Amino acid sequence: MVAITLPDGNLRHFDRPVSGADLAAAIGPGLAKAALAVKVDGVVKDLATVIDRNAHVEIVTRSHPDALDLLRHDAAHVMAEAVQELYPGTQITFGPATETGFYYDFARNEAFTPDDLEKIEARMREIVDRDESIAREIWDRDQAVRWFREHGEQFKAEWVSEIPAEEQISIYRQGEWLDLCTGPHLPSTGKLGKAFKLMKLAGAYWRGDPKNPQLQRIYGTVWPDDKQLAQYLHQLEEAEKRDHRRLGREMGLFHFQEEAAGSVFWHPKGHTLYRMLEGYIRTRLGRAGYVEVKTPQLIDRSLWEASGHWDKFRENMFTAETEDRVLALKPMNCPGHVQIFRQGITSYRDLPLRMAEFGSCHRNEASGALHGLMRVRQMTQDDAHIFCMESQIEAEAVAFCDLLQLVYRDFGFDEVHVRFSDRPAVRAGSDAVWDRAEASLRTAVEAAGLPYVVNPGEGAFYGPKLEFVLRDAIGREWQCGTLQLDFVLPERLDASYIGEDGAKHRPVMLHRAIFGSLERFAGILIEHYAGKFPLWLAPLQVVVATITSDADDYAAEVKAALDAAGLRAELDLRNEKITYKVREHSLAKVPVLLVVGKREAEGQTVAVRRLGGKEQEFLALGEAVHRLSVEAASPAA
RNA sequence: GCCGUUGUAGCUCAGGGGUAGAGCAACUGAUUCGUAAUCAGUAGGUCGGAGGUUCGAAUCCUCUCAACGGCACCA
Repeated sequence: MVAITLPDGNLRHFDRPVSGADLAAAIGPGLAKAALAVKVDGVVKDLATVIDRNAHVEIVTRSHPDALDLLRHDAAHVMAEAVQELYPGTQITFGPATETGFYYDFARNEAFTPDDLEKIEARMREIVDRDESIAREIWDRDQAVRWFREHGEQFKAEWVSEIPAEEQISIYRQGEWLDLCTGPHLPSTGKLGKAFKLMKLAGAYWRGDPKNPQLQRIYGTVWPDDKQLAQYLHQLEEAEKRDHRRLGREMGLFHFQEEAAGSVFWHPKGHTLYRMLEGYIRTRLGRAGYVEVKTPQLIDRSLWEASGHWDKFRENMFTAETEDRVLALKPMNCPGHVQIFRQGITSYRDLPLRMAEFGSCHRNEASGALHGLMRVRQMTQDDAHIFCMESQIEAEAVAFCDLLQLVYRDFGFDEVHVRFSDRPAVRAGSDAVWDRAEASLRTAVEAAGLPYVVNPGEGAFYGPKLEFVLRDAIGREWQCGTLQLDFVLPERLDASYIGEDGAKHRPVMLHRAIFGSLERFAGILIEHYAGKFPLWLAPLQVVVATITSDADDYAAEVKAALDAAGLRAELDLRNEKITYKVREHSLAKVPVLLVVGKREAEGQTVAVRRLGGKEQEFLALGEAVHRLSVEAASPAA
């Protein structure tokens, strides 16, 4: 007897083990047709899976939340089958579902072209029409290795032979094609449907290691129906419209050019945004007890040798030579800050010492890594190092997490992903010190109320770190803030303080940043706001636009009043229709338009039009200026 | 750095061996018109850069630079 509990609470009894398909058929013919898989006690399995004990079972159909992963994974298999039919000799390697679709990595000597994608897609549709049945088989390990070798699948053969001995070798066969896979899968290729699209070609290393052969990856997306596919493609278009590189150009914020790859030319408007951000965070840091310093751009190689950067970070550093010395452009501010700390004698009473710098750092990033403002070679960090005693770590870390959340909230980032990166295999410092460091950091992140995921072994060689990750408009994640504990640099650069006991002690350093880099954060904000900045950040806040030249004199008065209130305003006296002016300034994403004509001039009023708004508000000039200047205040003010 | 793709006017793009084209933007003139495009005209490019093939190269070949999409790396 098998008792199966359905999601609606109904209980079904069977006198012998029953497959998912049988169960669906027993419930109803419609469901039997729609069934893609079964979820047994919370685990999704093939429809053919035999349930031989009492269980809670759901039938997974296209509309089920778990259907998407099945479709994605199956689409990868169908694509691989199509590719091998069309391009014999191509080896299959690995092809998982992703957050928005799927990919499959192939090994083939000739490069796939964008035209090939169309052919592959067409063949995939044929395979769906063939409705090949998909079945799971358990193979003997040696048999599997032999089979893949004989069929020229070197990568698969390697993979199989490395599967742990206690695991079964599970093979999925669809039609005449087969692949090593843990599943689960759809019952047949016809169930995949045709709401898929191959998106792009890319290179990828076998097992993610640059030392391994490079494979060709084909990305695709798949959805339960055409409508959702169209919706997804539309979303991508919308995301593209708010790409910071595009908005940066359209709004005249910044540009890049070949001669300075990876470095930003900030235009007046973009630099206004930059200055607002810098001013904001400076205020926040000052209030949190930080002092601000400035340290040299070029420092002799001997200091970088002492700090360990010459050894660990050399390939990312730009160097310069003069006379017989080698200097390096600083990639980080920390060694400079230790030099300031070392001036004179520091008492435990001076700790914690929070030393901030808007340091312009240069890092020679790989050319392929450069990406608009998000990844540059010259960046300015909102950097600071907190020198403290070990006993102060936790309080400082908690205070930092609070400050960081306060800042992120000011920009509307309510969801922050936190990664906790713990001790790496290669590290400095004793295990006891690491135990303490990790424990204090964990306590801090928990005390700050931040959910986090552990990122095992990804900490810096000198200490564990927290990474604070924001997500951009196109779904890419960017690390912004960071908090790192460092027991090594104070030692290497011989920083010390005099303790209560009158003896010398090593301080601990906390490396921390909230924006990360001003460049990246600006880029994220441009995408986050889609260029429609809140008033305090908008490079140009108000345009005063006249209806006819009769209002020119009054418009100048309005502009003067805005200037006096410290608002960033421009005057538009051009001989153009007001509709033209409204359109132009709307496209330029100016937050506030003050329209003045004869009526306003006579009544000393303004017609306030908000970006994107349909309504106008008629206010007395003084009232309008007052309201706008209140609204334009920085959240840190 | 690796793989693939792309570089033509400020922007979006067409042209594909016989020495460059459109739309928008810009500029000039006219229009004084109350909330997302007034009309007319003018100007603008050594076709990313360097070599080569050719009587002739934006177009074909080689190298190189940059950008884009990934991979790897990272704020």
